[in-house]
Amino acid sequence: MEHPHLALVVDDEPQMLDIVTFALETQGFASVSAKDAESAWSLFRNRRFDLVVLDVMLPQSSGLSLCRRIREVSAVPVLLLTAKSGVQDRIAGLEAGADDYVTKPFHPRELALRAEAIVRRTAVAPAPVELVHGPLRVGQDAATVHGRYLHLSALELRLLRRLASAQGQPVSFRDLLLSGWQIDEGPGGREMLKTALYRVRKALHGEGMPRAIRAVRGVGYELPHPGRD
Amino acid sequence: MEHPHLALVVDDEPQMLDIVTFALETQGFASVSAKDAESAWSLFRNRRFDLVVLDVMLPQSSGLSLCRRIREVSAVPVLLLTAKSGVQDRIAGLEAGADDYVTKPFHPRELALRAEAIVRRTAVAPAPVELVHGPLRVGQDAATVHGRYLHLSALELRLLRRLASAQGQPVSFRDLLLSGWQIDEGPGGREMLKTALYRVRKALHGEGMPRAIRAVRGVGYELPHPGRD
DNA sequence: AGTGAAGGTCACAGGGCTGTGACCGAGCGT
DNA sequence: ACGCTCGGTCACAGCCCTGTGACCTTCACT
Repeated sequence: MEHPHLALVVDDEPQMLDIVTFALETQGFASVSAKDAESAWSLFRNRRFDLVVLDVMLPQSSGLSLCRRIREVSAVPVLLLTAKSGVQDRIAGLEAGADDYVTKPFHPRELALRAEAIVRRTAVAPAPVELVHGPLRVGQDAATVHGRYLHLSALELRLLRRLASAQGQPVSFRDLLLSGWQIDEGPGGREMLKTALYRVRKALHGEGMPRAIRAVRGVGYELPHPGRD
Repeated sequence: MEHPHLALVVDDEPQMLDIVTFALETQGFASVSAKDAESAWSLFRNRRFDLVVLDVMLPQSSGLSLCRRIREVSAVPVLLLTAKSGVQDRIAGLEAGADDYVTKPFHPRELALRAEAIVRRTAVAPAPVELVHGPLRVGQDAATVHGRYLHLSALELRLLRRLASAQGQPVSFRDLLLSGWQIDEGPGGREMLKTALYRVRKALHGEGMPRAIRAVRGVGYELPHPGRD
């Protein structure tokens, strides 16, 4: 017997939480609630969810910001709840990686059916993609230069992967911190980042790619395409 | 410009190595040679190959045994070289996870074209499968019980995955050592395995699955289906 | 019941990873 | 040229992972 899908529902209004969780449960979901982004994030990191239902308007930290954080580490479906007038929110939401949205007020049945449809489509996690950058290839579990494995820790690999995915464009400190540590910028963050990237550079240097990573002062770092100075 | 595919060619006959590597290079492959299983394994672990061409008859350690070791950690295409009379070898080779075979003597062009075809089909690594075992779900990067993440190291996760993939059947010490450490049985192996599985059991116990892993005396361990005693 | 082998438990030690703080060099603005 | 900020380098310390060895418990055989 299959276990029910588990949804994380994030909204600061208790009545809305009740409506959403009830609608989902009539469709066979189990659900856990959070009333702000921080507690939602904490729950998300400790349990495995099949769906996240997320109000855009959250206190202190935007629902979209939470959506981005989630997207950095997971392909879990995200369903946004937006206000009727929030056209820009809806566009921003899809750009932040949400899969769908429902506009308030909504019929609970519609939400439940949309949730069910999204989860049904999420049958298999997408195949991990290998990023190619000149002689550098960065997969999900390892990276190589000219076919030779780099000796990198998991943290270092995440950072290198983020740089490679930018296709030669600069990546901000903030994005790198998000990718490497799943945190927003704060004190000490850049110091950790400096050292971690130093270690990645050493590994690249050891396999014949010195000076691959370049600092962009005040912005972040980049992995320029080969042949560019 | 795309880099050439890199092949690992394993054969104990120098003349055969020359024939194979020359044939592959005419098809645009780069190649590295090994004359026995151990040196091949060492090369394989340190570089990333797009293809392995593997003679079945190797000194000291069978080519099939090497094929199995490779398959434990990689989906890289494997092309076997077999003797004309080796029907059972060929069947055993496919069962060991090889993708294709070429029978000696062979036309170098045929080998090259088969190699090219295999590599062309290997476009994307298969999506990682999540194994479900009652309330336990074991993915490639994490495992959960009732949706709650288990705190496991990479080694522990590999072992749990191996047990879960056996669908309630016992898994031998040898298979567990292969999955966890990529080694054959030797002195001290079972001691490490005992301790590592002890740590996995502790984690399962902490999330509500005590006694999940059961020893099968003299054979190995199993993860029986729930409801069986 | 006794014995020996196999499995379970546990703590210790070593190595690797990671965050931190200090120091030095480079770059930019004045 | 100078000063300040930002980036690079490095070593240290703490934590986690892992292999090992010792000891205890359990099980199977006689």
